[in-house]
Amino acid sequence: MRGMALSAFPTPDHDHDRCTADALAHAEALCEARAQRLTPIRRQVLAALLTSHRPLGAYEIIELTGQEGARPAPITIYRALDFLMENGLVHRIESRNAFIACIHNHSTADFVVFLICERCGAVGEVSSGAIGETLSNAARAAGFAPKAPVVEISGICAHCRGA
Amino acid sequence: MRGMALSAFPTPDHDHDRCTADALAHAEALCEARAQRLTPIRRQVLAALLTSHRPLGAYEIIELTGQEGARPAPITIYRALDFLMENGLVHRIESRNAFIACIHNHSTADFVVFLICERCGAVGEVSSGAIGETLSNAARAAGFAPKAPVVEISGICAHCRGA
DNA sequence: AAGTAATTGTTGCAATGCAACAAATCGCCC
DNA sequence: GGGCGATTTGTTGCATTGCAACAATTACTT
Ligand SMILES: [Zn+2]
Ligand SMILES: [Zn+2]
Ligand SMILES: [Zn+2]
Ligand SMILES: [Zn+2]
Repeated sequence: MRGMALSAFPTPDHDHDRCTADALAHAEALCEARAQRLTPIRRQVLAALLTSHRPLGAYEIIELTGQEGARPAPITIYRALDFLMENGLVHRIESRNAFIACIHNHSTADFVVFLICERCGAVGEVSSGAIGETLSNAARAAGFAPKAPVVEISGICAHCRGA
Repeated sequence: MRGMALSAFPTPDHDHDRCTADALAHAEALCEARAQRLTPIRRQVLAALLTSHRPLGAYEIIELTGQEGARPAPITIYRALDFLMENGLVHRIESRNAFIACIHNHSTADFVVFLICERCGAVGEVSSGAIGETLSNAARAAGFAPKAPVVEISGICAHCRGA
């Protein structure tokens, strides 16, 4: 499968409940397998991010998680996000200073392109080993030993363009 | 020349005085040609960014520009940065929330890959139409109408690896 | 000189992000 | 079960980012 582009821009009519449930189940299984603790807070933060396919800022997450009275401090959210990112369950969208739940079961090292719709705010992931390799080669050609390329493309998604 | 990778990771031994002078001269000429005003503040901000090839945060720029007594307010810096970015004289490094002067005379629409050295902090630009096209194609394959791709690669530069 | 547009100054604030330390909780071994 | 180190969470506080809104100034045009 390596090198094949795998597109996943969430369509408005997809089964999002299932989408959410799958992602949570995957997180559960992955943490179990790695002997990592998916604590209530971490799960709440992941669940908050899973409510949409838009990247959320720290304060938005605080509002979503702190529904019943006591709202968590920012640092609490950041710590949970750190954990989730280390385990590849959440991505950071650098150009937005925001975070999004990963709904793909790709490895942490996998190269990912984020497609960010300027209209509806939805973010899709396109994973392509070929692009990653091209970028790595370009970096190496400049005498550069690359780590993780960050690729974020702004634009208009198919659904928004159709409407 | 389109499609050919043009590498420009600044080497430690390059003639940086000339590098700076050229960039300022280019900025001058470009603003002249476009009937844009390269005011003292804007020039100071550009000059501050040109003192190194590392991306600088807003506060660092404030410190560098406000040497003689009165230091400009953050908003002043951001406004100057907006102007400089609109004219392609400065780039924003999204993954760092920082800004860097562009030392290439590429067009605003040109696709650019930033190489960010984790050791010395220097940032180089690699411009490649081929990569840009590949990315655009991948985006379009996902039904996405792409605007400006942001590509930032962390790693270790040749000089730091040698040392 | 008057009027308009562009630029800069001033004040204020929301949001990002995390350091440092205290308290609570968990996992494990005896 | 009780003790203990490791992990996680709570609390406080602050540096930084980023910009809105309005006033004052400067520059360009007629
Ligand atoms: Zn979904
Ligand atoms: Zn959209
Ligand atoms: Zn230089
Ligand atoms: Zn370096």
